[in-house]
Amino acid sequence: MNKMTLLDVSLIKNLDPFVGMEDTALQDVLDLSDSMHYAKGKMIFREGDQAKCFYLLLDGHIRVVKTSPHGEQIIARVISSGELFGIAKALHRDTYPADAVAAVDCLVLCWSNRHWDKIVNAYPSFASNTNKTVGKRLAETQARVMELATERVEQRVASTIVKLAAQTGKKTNEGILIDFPISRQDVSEMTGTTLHTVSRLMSAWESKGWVKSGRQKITLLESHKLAMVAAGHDKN
Amino acid sequence: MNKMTLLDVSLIKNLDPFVGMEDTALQDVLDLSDSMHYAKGKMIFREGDQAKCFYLLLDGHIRVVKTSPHGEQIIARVISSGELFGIAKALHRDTYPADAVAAVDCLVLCWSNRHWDKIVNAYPSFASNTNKTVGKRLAETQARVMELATERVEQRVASTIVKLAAQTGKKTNEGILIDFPISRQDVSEMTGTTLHTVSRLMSAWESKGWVKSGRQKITLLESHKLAMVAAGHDKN
DNA sequence: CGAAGCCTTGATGCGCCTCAACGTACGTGG
DNA sequence: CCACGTACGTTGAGGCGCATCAAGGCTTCG
Repeated sequence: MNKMTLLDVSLIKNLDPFVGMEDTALQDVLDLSDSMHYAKGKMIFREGDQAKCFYLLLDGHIRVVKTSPHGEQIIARVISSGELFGIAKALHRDTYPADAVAAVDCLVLCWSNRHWDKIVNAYPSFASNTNKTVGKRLAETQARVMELATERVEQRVASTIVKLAAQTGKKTNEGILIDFPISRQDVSEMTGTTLHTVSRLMSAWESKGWVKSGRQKITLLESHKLAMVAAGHDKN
Repeated sequence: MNKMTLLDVSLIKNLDPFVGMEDTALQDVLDLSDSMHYAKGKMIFREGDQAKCFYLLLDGHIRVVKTSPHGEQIIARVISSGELFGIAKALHRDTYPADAVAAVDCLVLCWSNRHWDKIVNAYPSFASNTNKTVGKRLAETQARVMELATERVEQRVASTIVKLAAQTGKKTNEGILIDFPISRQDVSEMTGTTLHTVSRLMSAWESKGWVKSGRQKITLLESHKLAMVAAGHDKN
């Protein structure tokens, strides 16, 4: 995690958290930040740590992971570039609620929580954008409760893959590639199942030509078919 | 839902959402509110409705219910007296994310969303308390995802009942009574199982003398035993 | 080149859903 | 106030979805 310098407003100008802010305001905020690099696999913060900073992901992908009392891990969400994370301050927490791990090499900005109130008060649209983000995450989490409570594994896995493709997908000549290393185990930790079941499902879909997958790699060839499975229209 | 009048600051003075506010401020806020009564079973708002108001529950209990595309219902949370609900505005939503149903006769205050910005800007501690509430709900929802993904039905049901007892429990000479009508079906919709399984579990616990339950009524006699089950220490 | 991490596939079993039937408390209206 | 309808609760039988256990192949990296 090396500190970097030379930040330009254009880096963050068009990101969700900063819509509605003037360039001068953005420069002010940027001047308060540090720029850091985290290598693939590095932990950025740990569940229960004192929350000293909040972060913006400039480039890369981050897994937000919670561990149960019995040691099972689940992936709470995946952060993509342009998103805030570690914003414990926005929720009046003084510790982080989960681990954050760099899924690939990541470039992040971070701000000391000292500056939070200053920024929020000076730039109401930032506060407002943050609330919106939190609201979205609450809705997503609630939707996941719904899925876990009412849908079968097959649907949840399909739905998760389709959502990941929408969030992080990169067009290739074959189809939509999920653009960071993701194992069967990762998918199982996102869906509340086992890596074995995920593997079987992926194999089945691969043999139907709906996906193409390999070691920590998933490409969607027929995402509408998967979307149908996700919706519960099993038979096909 | 009859409109009422004659509101006193003492009604809300000690409630979480209003800590840190002066009496004069409370009176100002109170003057903007309407007081309403909802009979047991009435729907206060429906998922997808335009969010015109936000609410404070003064007395009663409210079930927050989501319905899946296939018609299954789940109970997202139970609101107890003193809590805000329907605060779509805080999350920058313009519709409510779920149904709100009066579990018993309820007394609520409501404010037009017109007043939201005014109140939030005039009384920063209200804004701050609201963020804290949202943060707690996000954490709770996340914890539920965790439970659904990693625990077995028995644990989830035990855990839900213990939490309900902590949230709404009333001491009786027998034990802790969950203080609103709650059916087997309700519990199943909170835990992602069926009413049959809940019924079997309750019967088993009743025969061990851990709970005493009847029609829409649950009393905990040995909550520590249930807490053990919730924690996964099955054998006993 | 060995070791570790990821993936696959089979066999087996059980937790819990599903289907079914009946018992019991509530409240509503004749 | 009783009779009936409706909602809630209980309990059994059966089966399926998926976890678990087990074994082996393949890729990546030091």
